[in-house]
Amino acid sequence: MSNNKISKSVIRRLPRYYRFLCELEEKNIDRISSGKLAEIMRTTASQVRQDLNCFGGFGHQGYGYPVSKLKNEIIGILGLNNNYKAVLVGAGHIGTAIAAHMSFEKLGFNLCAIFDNNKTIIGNTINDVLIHDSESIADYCENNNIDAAFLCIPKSAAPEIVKRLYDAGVKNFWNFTHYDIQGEYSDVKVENVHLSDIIMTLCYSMNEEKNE
Amino acid sequence: MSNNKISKSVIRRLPRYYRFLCELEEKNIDRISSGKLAEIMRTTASQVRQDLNCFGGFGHQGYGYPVSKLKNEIIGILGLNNNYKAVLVGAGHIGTAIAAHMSFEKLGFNLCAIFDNNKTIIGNTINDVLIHDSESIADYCENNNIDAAFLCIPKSAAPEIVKRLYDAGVKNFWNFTHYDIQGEYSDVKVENVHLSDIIMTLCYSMNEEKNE
DNA sequence: TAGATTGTTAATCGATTAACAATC
DNA sequence: TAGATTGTTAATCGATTAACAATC
Repeated sequence: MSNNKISKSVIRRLPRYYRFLCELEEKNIDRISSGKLAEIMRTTASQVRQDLNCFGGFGHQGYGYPVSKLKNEIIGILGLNNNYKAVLVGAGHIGTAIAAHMSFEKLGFNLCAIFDNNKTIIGNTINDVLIHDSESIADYCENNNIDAAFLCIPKSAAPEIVKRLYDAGVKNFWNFTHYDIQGEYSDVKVENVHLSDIIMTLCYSMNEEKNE
Repeated sequence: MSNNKISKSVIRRLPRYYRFLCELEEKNIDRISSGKLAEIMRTTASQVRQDLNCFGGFGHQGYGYPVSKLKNEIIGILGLNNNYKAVLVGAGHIGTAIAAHMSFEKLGFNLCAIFDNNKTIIGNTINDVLIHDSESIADYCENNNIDAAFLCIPKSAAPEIVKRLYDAGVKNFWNFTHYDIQGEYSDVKVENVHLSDIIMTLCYSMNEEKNE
Protein backbone atom coordinates (compact mmCIF):
# COMPACT_ATOMS: atom_id res chain seq x y z
CA MET A 1 0.00 0.00 0.00
CA SER A 2 2.01 2.94 -1.29
CA ASN A 3 1.51 6.25 0.44
CA ASN A 4 2.00 8.99 -2.12
CA LYS A 5 -0.99 11.20 -1.34
CA ILE A 6 -4.15 9.83 -2.93
CA SER A 7 -6.51 12.42 -4.38
CA LYS A 8 -9.87 13.14 -2.82
CA SER A 9 -11.63 12.12 -6.04
CA VAL A 10 -10.13 8.65 -5.92
CA ILE A 11 -11.03 8.22 -2.27
CA ARG A 12 -14.64 9.15 -2.87
CA ARG A 13 -14.81 6.37 -5.46
CA LEU A 14 -13.31 3.69 -3.23
CA PRO A 15 -16.55 2.86 -1.38
CA ARG A 16 -18.21 2.29 -4.76
CA TYR A 17 -15.47 -0.09 -5.84
CA TYR A 18 -15.83 -1.84 -2.53
CA ARG A 19 -19.58 -2.18 -2.93
CA PHE A 20 -19.42 -3.62 -6.42
CA LEU A 21 -16.58 -5.94 -5.56
CA CYS A 22 -18.66 -7.34 -2.68
CA GLU A 23 -21.49 -7.99 -5.12
CA LEU A 24 -19.17 -9.71 -7.56
CA GLU A 25 -17.75 -11.84 -4.79
CA GLU A 26 -21.24 -12.89 -3.75
CA LYS A 27 -21.90 -13.97 -7.30
CA ASN A 28 -18.73 -16.07 -7.09
CA ILE A 29 -17.07 -14.13 -9.86
CA ASP A 30 -13.37 -14.38 -9.13
CA ARG A 31 -11.87 -12.08 -11.71
CA ILE A 32 -12.87 -8.92 -13.54
CA SER A 33 -11.28 -6.69 -16.17
CA SER A 34 -11.02 -2.93 -15.85
CA GLY A 35 -13.42 -2.69 -18.79
CA LYS A 36 -16.14 -4.76 -17.15
CA LEU A 37 -15.70 -3.05 -13.80
CA ALA A 38 -15.91 0.32 -15.56
CA GLU A 39 -19.19 -0.73 -17.11
CA ILE A 40 -20.70 -1.60 -13.74
CA MET A 41 -19.38 1.61 -12.18
CA ARG A 42 -20.42 3.64 -15.22
CA THR A 43 -16.96 5.09 -15.73
CA THR A 44 -14.04 4.36 -18.06
CA ALA A 45 -11.56 1.48 -18.04
CA SER A 46 -8.80 4.06 -17.94
CA GLN A 47 -10.11 5.52 -14.72
CA VAL A 48 -10.45 2.13 -13.08
CA ARG A 49 -6.87 1.24 -13.91
CA GLN A 50 -5.58 4.64 -12.81
CA ASP A 51 -7.51 4.45 -9.55
CA LEU A 52 -6.47 0.94 -8.62
CA ASN A 53 -2.88 1.63 -9.54
CA CYS A 54 -2.65 4.29 -6.87
CA PHE A 55 -2.39 1.45 -4.39
CA GLY A 56 -0.23 -0.96 -6.31
CA GLY A 57 -0.49 -3.37 -9.21
CA PHE A 58 -3.27 -5.70 -8.23
CA GLY A 59 -4.06 -6.78 -11.78
CA HIS A 60 -2.42 -9.22 -14.19
CA GLN A 61 -2.01 -8.53 -17.89
CA GLY A 62 -4.33 -10.56 -20.05
CA TYR A 63 -6.28 -11.67 -16.99
CA GLY A 64 -7.74 -8.72 -15.09
CA TYR A 65 -8.12 -8.23 -11.35
CA PRO A 66 -8.76 -10.95 -8.76
CA VAL A 67 -12.03 -9.91 -7.10
CA SER A 68 -11.48 -11.15 -3.53
CA LYS A 69 -7.91 -9.97 -3.29
CA LEU A 70 -8.88 -6.55 -4.61
CA LYS A 71 -11.80 -6.32 -2.20
CA ASN A 72 -9.56 -7.13 0.72
CA GLU A 73 -6.99 -4.60 -0.39
CA ILE A 74 -9.68 -1.93 -0.46
CA ILE A 75 -10.82 -2.92 3.03
CA GLY A 76 -7.26 -2.27 4.15
CA ILE A 77 -6.98 1.00 2.26
CA LEU A 78 -10.27 2.34 3.61
CA GLY A 79 -9.40 1.05 7.07
CA LEU A 80 -12.65 -0.88 7.49
CA ASN A 81 -10.88 -3.37 9.72
CA ASN A 82 -9.82 -0.95 12.42
CA ASN A 83 -12.83 -1.24 14.71
CA TYR A 84 -12.87 2.34 15.82
CA LYS A 85 -14.94 3.13 18.87
CA ALA A 86 -17.80 5.48 18.15
CA VAL A 87 -20.72 7.12 19.87
CA LEU A 88 -23.90 8.53 18.41
CA VAL A 89 -25.44 11.69 19.80
CA GLY A 90 -29.13 12.40 19.37
CA ALA A 91 -31.65 9.57 19.33
CA GLY A 92 -34.30 11.38 17.34
CA HIS A 93 -35.61 10.02 14.07
CA ILE A 94 -32.37 10.35 12.15
CA GLY A 95 -30.18 9.13 14.99
CA THR A 96 -32.43 6.16 15.57
CA ALA A 97 -32.48 5.37 11.85
CA ILE A 98 -28.70 5.41 11.75
CA ALA A 99 -28.28 3.38 14.92
CA ALA A 100 -30.85 0.82 13.83
CA HIS A 101 -29.93 0.31 10.20
CA MET A 102 -26.28 1.07 9.67
CA SER A 103 -24.11 -2.01 9.97
CA PHE A 104 -21.34 -0.33 11.86
CA GLU A 105 -19.23 -3.44 12.28
CA LYS A 106 -18.98 -3.82 8.50
CA LEU A 107 -17.93 -0.19 8.28
CA GLY A 108 -15.12 -0.50 10.75
CA PHE A 109 -16.91 1.06 13.70
CA ASN A 110 -18.03 -0.28 17.02
CA LEU A 111 -21.00 1.75 18.20
CA CYS A 112 -20.44 1.84 21.96
CA ALA A 113 -23.08 4.24 23.21
CA ILE A 114 -25.90 6.56 22.26
CA PHE A 115 -26.55 9.88 24.02
CA ASP A 116 -29.70 11.91 24.34
CA ASN A 117 -31.09 14.48 26.75
CA ASN A 118 -34.65 13.19 26.66
CA LYS A 119 -35.10 11.55 30.10
CA THR A 120 -37.95 9.35 28.86
CA ILE A 121 -35.72 7.36 26.50
CA ILE A 122 -32.52 7.23 28.53
CA GLY A 123 -31.97 3.62 29.55
CA ASN A 124 -33.61 2.24 26.40
CA THR A 125 -31.53 0.48 23.79
CA ILE A 126 -31.41 0.69 20.02
CA ASN A 127 -29.97 -2.38 18.40
CA ASP A 128 -28.61 -3.43 21.83
CA VAL A 129 -26.81 -0.13 22.32
CA LEU A 130 -27.75 1.73 25.49
CA ILE A 131 -29.02 5.31 25.44
CA HIS A 132 -27.14 7.38 28.04
CA ASP A 133 -27.81 10.82 29.45
CA SER A 134 -26.02 13.51 27.43
CA GLU A 135 -24.68 14.87 30.72
CA SER A 136 -22.33 11.92 30.96
CA ILE A 137 -20.90 12.27 27.47
CA ALA A 138 -17.55 13.82 28.40
CA ASP A 139 -16.75 11.28 31.11
CA TYR A 140 -17.85 8.39 28.98
CA CYS A 141 -15.74 9.35 25.99
CA GLU A 142 -12.67 10.04 28.03
CA ASN A 143 -12.92 6.79 29.96
CA ASN A 144 -13.59 4.69 26.89
CA ASN A 145 -11.19 6.23 24.38
CA ILE A 146 -13.84 7.06 21.84
CA ASP A 147 -12.50 7.80 18.36
CA ALA A 148 -15.49 9.18 16.52
CA ALA A 149 -18.92 10.67 17.04
CA PHE A 150 -22.01 10.67 14.86
CA LEU A 151 -23.90 13.91 15.35
CA CYS A 152 -27.66 13.65 14.85
CA ILE A 153 -28.69 16.63 16.95
CA PRO A 154 -30.19 20.03 16.16
CA LYS A 155 -27.75 22.68 14.99
CA SER A 156 -28.37 24.74 18.11
CA ALA A 157 -27.13 21.95 20.37
CA ALA A 158 -24.05 21.24 18.29
CA PRO A 159 -21.50 23.80 19.56
CA GLU A 160 -21.82 22.65 23.19
CA ILE A 161 -21.84 18.93 22.38
CA VAL A 162 -18.89 19.19 20.00
CA LYS A 163 -16.92 21.12 22.58
CA ARG A 164 -17.45 18.39 25.18
CA LEU A 165 -16.56 15.67 22.70
CA TYR A 166 -13.50 17.53 21.48
CA ASP A 167 -12.25 18.15 24.99
CA ALA A 168 -12.76 14.47 25.73
CA GLY A 169 -10.47 13.62 22.84
CA VAL A 170 -12.95 12.84 20.08
CA LYS A 171 -11.51 14.23 16.85
CA ASN A 172 -13.58 12.56 14.13
CA PHE A 173 -17.12 13.53 13.28
CA TRP A 174 -19.89 12.44 11.02
CA ASN A 175 -21.99 15.55 11.04
CA PHE A 176 -25.67 15.76 10.10
CA THR A 177 -26.03 19.30 11.39
CA HIS A 178 -25.19 22.54 9.62
CA TYR A 179 -22.87 23.52 12.42
CA ASP A 180 -19.45 24.20 10.93
CA ILE A 181 -17.13 22.03 13.02
CA GLN A 182 -14.02 22.62 10.91
CA GLY A 183 -14.48 26.36 11.20
CA GLU A 184 -14.17 26.03 14.96
CA TYR A 185 -11.62 23.23 15.34
CA SER A 186 -8.83 22.83 12.84
CA ASP A 187 -7.43 19.46 13.88
CA VAL A 188 -10.56 17.38 13.38
CA LYS A 189 -11.71 15.16 10.55
CA VAL A 190 -15.30 15.78 9.54
CA GLU A 191 -17.65 14.31 6.99
CA ASN A 192 -20.69 16.51 6.62
CA VAL A 193 -24.00 15.10 5.47
CA HIS A 194 -26.15 18.00 4.38
CA LEU A 195 -29.32 16.30 3.22
CA SER A 196 -31.10 19.51 2.29
CA ASP A 197 -28.19 20.52 0.05
CA ILE A 198 -28.61 17.29 -1.88
CA ILE A 199 -32.34 17.88 -2.32
CA MET A 200 -31.56 21.34 -3.69
CA THR A 201 -29.17 19.81 -6.19
CA LEU A 202 -31.98 17.55 -7.42
CA CYS A 203 -34.22 20.60 -7.55
CA TYR A 204 -31.67 22.36 -9.73
CA SER A 205 -31.59 19.49 -12.22
CA MET A 206 -35.37 19.46 -12.43
CA ASN A 207 -35.46 23.21 -12.93
CA GLU A 208 -32.73 23.12 -15.54
CA GLU A 209 -34.58 20.43 -17.48
CA LYS A 210 -37.58 22.71 -17.60
CA ASN A 211 -35.45 25.51 -19.08
CA GLU A 212 -34.03 23.35 -21.86
CA MET B 1 -30.09 34.16 -15.71
CA SER B 2 -27.74 33.10 -18.52
CA ASN B 3 -27.90 29.49 -19.60
CA ASN B 4 -24.46 28.51 -20.82
CA LYS B 5 -24.08 25.12 -19.12
CA ILE B 6 -23.06 25.54 -15.51
CA SER B 7 -20.55 23.01 -14.20
CA LYS B 8 -21.50 20.37 -11.67
CA SER B 9 -18.92 21.76 -9.21
CA VAL B 10 -20.56 25.14 -9.18
CA ILE B 11 -24.02 23.66 -8.72
CA ARG B 12 -22.91 21.63 -5.73
CA ARG B 13 -21.72 24.83 -4.11
CA LEU B 14 -24.95 26.76 -4.68
CA PRO B 15 -26.84 25.32 -1.69
CA ARG B 16 -23.94 26.43 0.50
CA TYR B 17 -24.09 29.97 -0.85
CA TYR B 18 -27.81 29.91 -0.30
CA ARG B 19 -27.43 28.76 3.28
CA PHE B 20 -24.88 31.38 4.22
CA LEU B 21 -26.79 34.14 2.46
CA CYS B 22 -29.87 33.24 4.50
CA GLU B 23 -27.81 33.52 7.67
CA LEU B 24 -26.44 36.89 6.62
CA GLU B 25 -29.92 38.12 5.79
CA GLU B 26 -31.16 37.04 9.22
CA LYS B 27 -28.36 39.07 10.75
CA ASN B 28 -29.57 42.06 8.70
CA ILE B 29 -26.33 42.29 6.81
CA ASP B 30 -27.25 43.76 3.47
CA ARG B 31 -24.02 43.57 1.53
CA ILE B 32 -20.98 41.32 1.43
CA SER B 33 -17.73 41.24 -0.53
CA SER B 34 -16.43 38.17 -2.33
CA GLY B 35 -13.57 38.12 0.15
CA LYS B 36 -15.80 38.00 3.24
CA LEU B 37 -18.13 35.45 1.66
CA ALA B 38 -15.12 33.33 0.74
CA GLU B 39 -13.99 33.43 4.35
CA ILE B 40 -17.34 32.14 5.59
CA MET B 41 -17.47 29.47 2.90
CA ARG B 42 -13.83 28.61 3.45
CA THR B 43 -12.86 29.07 -0.18
CA THR B 44 -11.20 31.87 -2.22
CA ALA B 45 -12.56 35.23 -3.31
CA SER B 46 -11.69 34.26 -6.87
CA GLN B 47 -13.92 31.23 -6.70
CA VAL B 48 -16.82 33.17 -5.26
CA ARG B 49 -16.62 35.75 -8.05
CA GLN B 50 -16.25 33.10 -10.74
CA ASP B 51 -19.19 31.13 -9.37
CA LEU B 52 -21.56 34.04 -9.04
CA ASN B 53 -20.61 35.37 -12.42
CA CYS B 54 -21.89 32.23 -14.08
CA PHE B 55 -25.35 33.66 -13.54
CA GLY B 56 -24.74 37.33 -14.22
CA GLY B 57 -23.14 40.34 -12.62
CA PHE B 58 -24.87 40.63 -9.28
CA GLY B 59 -22.09 42.61 -7.65
CA HIS B 60 -20.99 46.22 -7.80
CA GLN B 61 -17.37 47.32 -7.94
CA GLY B 62 -16.17 48.86 -4.74
CA TYR B 63 -19.31 47.71 -2.95
CA GLY B 64 -19.72 43.94 -3.06
CA TYR B 65 -22.88 41.89 -3.44
CA PRO B 66 -26.36 42.78 -2.15
CA VAL B 67 -27.29 39.90 0.16
CA SER B 68 -31.06 39.71 -0.35
CA LYS B 69 -30.95 40.15 -4.08
CA LEU B 70 -28.26 37.50 -4.40
CA LYS B 71 -30.21 35.11 -2.19
CA ASN B 72 -33.31 35.54 -4.31
CA GLU B 73 -31.34 35.02 -7.49
CA ILE B 74 -30.00 31.75 -6.12
CA ILE B 75 -33.53 30.66 -5.19
CA GLY B 76 -34.45 31.18 -8.82
CA ILE B 77 -31.36 29.41 -10.13
CA LEU B 78 -31.86 26.39 -7.89
CA GLY B 79 -35.58 26.42 -8.64
CA LEU B 80 -36.62 26.43 -4.99
CA ASN B 81 -39.79 28.30 -5.90
CA ASN B 82 -41.25 25.68 -8.21
CA ASN B 83 -43.32 23.73 -5.71
CA TYR B 84 -42.78 20.36 -7.27
CA LYS B 85 -45.12 17.62 -6.15
CA ALA B 86 -43.33 14.78 -4.41
CA VAL B 87 -44.07 11.50 -2.68
CA LEU B 88 -41.99 9.62 -0.16
CA VAL B 89 -41.82 5.84 -0.25
CA GLY B 90 -40.95 3.86 2.87
CA ALA B 91 -42.02 5.11 6.29
CA GLY B 92 -39.31 3.30 8.25
CA HIS B 93 -36.88 5.17 10.46
CA ILE B 94 -35.16 7.06 7.65
CA GLY B 95 -38.34 7.84 5.76
CA THR B 96 -40.02 9.05 8.92
CA ALA B 97 -37.01 11.16 9.81
CA ILE B 98 -37.05 12.79 6.39
CA ALA B 99 -40.81 13.35 6.37
CA ALA B 100 -40.81 14.74 9.88
CA HIS B 101 -37.79 17.02 9.79
CA MET B 102 -37.15 18.17 6.25
CA SER B 103 -38.83 21.46 5.48
CA PHE B 104 -39.96 20.52 2.01
CA GLU B 105 -41.73 23.78 1.29
CA LYS B 106 -38.52 25.72 1.78
CA LEU B 107 -36.82 23.30 -0.60
CA GLY B 108 -39.34 23.75 -3.36
CA PHE B 109 -41.24 20.54 -2.79
CA ASN B 110 -44.75 19.81 -1.72
CA LEU B 111 -44.82 16.41 -0.03
CA CYS B 112 -48.21 15.07 -1.11
CA ALA B 113 -48.18 11.48 0.12
CA ILE B 114 -46.20 8.81 1.89
CA PHE B 115 -46.37 5.14 0.90
CA ASP B 116 -45.65 2.01 2.87
CA ASN B 117 -46.66 -1.63 2.75
CA ASN B 118 -46.97 -2.06 6.51
CA LYS B 119 -50.75 -2.30 7.09
CA THR B 120 -50.41 -1.24 10.72
CA ILE B 121 -49.23 2.27 9.84
CA ILE B 122 -51.31 2.92 6.71
CA GLY B 123 -53.77 5.69 7.51
CA ASN B 124 -51.44 7.36 10.00
CA THR B 125 -49.94 10.73 9.23
CA ILE B 126 -46.44 12.12 9.56
CA ASN B 127 -46.35 15.88 9.73
CA ASP B 128 -49.93 15.95 8.43
CA VAL B 129 -49.08 13.83 5.39
CA LEU B 130 -51.10 10.64 5.04
CA ILE B 131 -49.47 7.22 4.75
CA HIS B 132 -51.02 5.29 1.84
CA ASP B 133 -50.81 1.64 0.87
CA SER B 134 -47.92 1.03 -1.56
CA GLU B 135 -50.36 -0.83 -3.78
CA SER B 136 -51.96 2.47 -4.74
CA ILE B 137 -48.73 4.18 -5.69
CA ALA B 138 -49.06 3.99 -9.49
CA ASP B 139 -52.63 5.29 -9.57
CA TYR B 140 -51.88 8.03 -7.11
CA CYS B 141 -48.85 9.36 -8.96
CA GLU B 142 -50.57 9.28 -12.33
CA ASN B 143 -53.67 11.04 -11.06
CA ASN B 144 -51.75 13.69 -9.18
CA ASN B 145 -48.93 14.47 -11.60
CA ILE B 146 -46.18 13.70 -9.16
CA ASP B 147 -42.77 15.06 -10.17
CA ALA B 148 -40.38 13.42 -7.76
CA ALA B 149 -40.06 10.54 -5.32
CA PHE B 150 -37.96 10.12 -2.21
CA LEU B 151 -36.93 6.49 -1.89
CA CYS B 152 -36.42 5.30 1.68
CA ILE B 153 -37.01 1.60 1.12
CA PRO B 154 -34.76 -1.48 1.23
CA LYS B 155 -32.70 -2.12 -1.88
CA SER B 156 -34.61 -5.31 -2.58
CA ALA B 157 -37.90 -3.44 -2.92
CA ALA B 158 -36.46 -0.71 -5.12
CA PRO B 159 -36.65 -2.22 -8.63
CA GLU B 160 -40.39 -2.89 -8.41
CA ILE B 161 -41.25 0.45 -6.79
CA VAL B 162 -39.11 2.45 -9.20
CA LYS B 163 -40.72 0.68 -12.15
CA ARG B 164 -44.19 1.61 -10.94
CA LEU B 165 -43.16 5.20 -10.30
CA TYR B 166 -41.41 5.50 -13.63
CA ASP B 167 -44.38 4.10 -15.53
CA ALA B 168 -46.58 6.57 -13.69
CA GLY B 169 -44.43 9.41 -15.01
CA VAL B 170 -42.16 10.09 -12.04
CA LYS B 171 -38.72 10.89 -13.43
CA ASN B 172 -36.88 12.46 -10.50
CA PHE B 173 -35.53 10.52 -7.57
CA TRP B 174 -33.82 11.12 -4.31
CA ASN B 175 -32.42 7.70 -3.66
CA PHE B 176 -31.31 6.36 -0.27
CA THR B 177 -30.96 2.79 -1.55
CA HIS B 178 -28.01 1.24 -3.35
CA TYR B 179 -30.24 0.31 -6.27
CA ASP B 180 -28.76 1.82 -9.41
CA ILE B 181 -31.69 3.71 -10.94
CA GLN B 182 -29.67 5.42 -13.67
CA GLY B 183 -28.30 2.08 -14.80
CA GLU B 184 -31.86 0.95 -15.50
CA TYR B 185 -33.51 4.15 -16.74
CA SER B 186 -31.55 6.66 -18.73
CA ASP B 187 -33.99 9.57 -18.80
CA VAL B 188 -34.29 10.12 -15.07
CA LYS B 189 -32.61 12.59 -12.71
CA VAL B 190 -31.28 10.98 -9.58
CA GLU B 191 -29.49 12.19 -6.50
CA ASN B 192 -28.08 9.27 -4.58
CA VAL B 193 -27.48 9.46 -0.85
CA HIS B 194 -25.16 6.65 0.07
CA LEU B 195 -24.68 7.14 3.79
CA SER B 196 -22.41 4.16 4.24
CA ASP B 197 -20.10 5.49 1.52
CA ILE B 198 -19.70 8.69 3.48
CA ILE B 199 -18.88 6.80 6.67
CA MET B 200 -16.22 4.88 4.78
CA THR B 201 -14.71 8.14 3.60
CA LEU B 202 -14.43 9.26 7.21
CA CYS B 203 -12.92 5.88 8.02
CA TYR B 204 -10.31 6.43 5.31
CA SER B 205 -9.28 9.79 6.76
CA MET B 206 -8.92 8.29 10.22
CA ASN B 207 -6.89 5.41 8.88
CA GLU B 208 -4.69 7.70 6.81
CA GLU B 209 -4.00 9.88 9.84
CA LYS B 210 -2.78 6.80 11.67
CA ASN B 211 -0.34 6.05 8.84
CA GLU B 212 1.22 9.50 8.79
C1' DT C 1 -10.69 61.95 -5.64
C1' DA C 2 -8.87 57.63 -3.41
C1' DG C 3 -10.01 53.12 -1.87
C1' DA C 4 -12.45 49.08 -2.48
C1' DT C 5 -13.94 45.53 -5.01
C1' DT C 6 -15.85 43.67 -9.01
C1' DG C 7 -15.79 41.13 -13.76
C1' DT C 8 -12.90 38.81 -16.61
C1' DT C 9 -8.83 37.09 -18.77
C1' DA C 10 -4.69 34.38 -18.25
C1' DA C 11 -1.92 30.97 -15.64
C1' DT C 12 -1.82 27.03 -12.95
C1' DC C 13 -3.12 23.02 -11.19
C1' DG C 14 -5.45 18.61 -11.05
C1' DA C 15 -8.31 15.01 -12.88
C1' DT C 16 -9.84 12.29 -16.75
C1' DT C 17 -9.19 10.05 -21.03
C1' DA C 18 -6.46 8.06 -24.75
C1' DA C 19 -2.79 5.40 -26.37
C1' DC C 20 0.36 1.77 -26.48
C1' DA C 21 4.30 -1.04 -25.22
C1' DA C 22 4.86 -4.75 -21.89
C1' DT C 23 3.42 -9.21 -20.65
C1' DC C 24 0.46 -12.82 -18.83
C1' DT D 1 1.71 -18.52 -30.16
C1' DA D 2 -2.23 -15.14 -30.38
C1' DG D 3 -5.46 -12.56 -27.73
C1' DA D 4 -6.50 -10.07 -23.83
C1' DT D 5 -5.62 -6.81 -20.69
C1' DT D 6 -2.68 -4.48 -17.65
C1' DG D 7 0.54 -0.50 -16.04
C1' DT D 8 2.01 3.77 -17.31
C1' DT D 9 3.02 7.74 -20.02
C1' DA D 10 1.19 11.48 -22.76
C1' DA D 11 -2.72 14.38 -24.24
C1' DT D 12 -6.83 16.54 -23.13
C1' DC D 13 -10.05 18.53 -20.57
C1' DG D 14 -11.96 21.09 -16.70
C1' DA D 15 -11.66 23.55 -12.41
C1' DT D 16 -9.26 26.64 -9.41
C1' DT D 17 -6.36 30.47 -8.49
C1' DA D 18 -3.97 34.72 -9.65
C1' DA D 19 -3.80 39.09 -11.68
C1' DC D 20 -5.38 43.43 -13.06
C1' DA D 21 -7.92 46.85 -15.69
C1' DA D 22 -12.53 48.76 -15.16
C1' DT D 23 -15.47 51.31 -12.25
C1' DC D 24 -18.46 52.27 -8.37
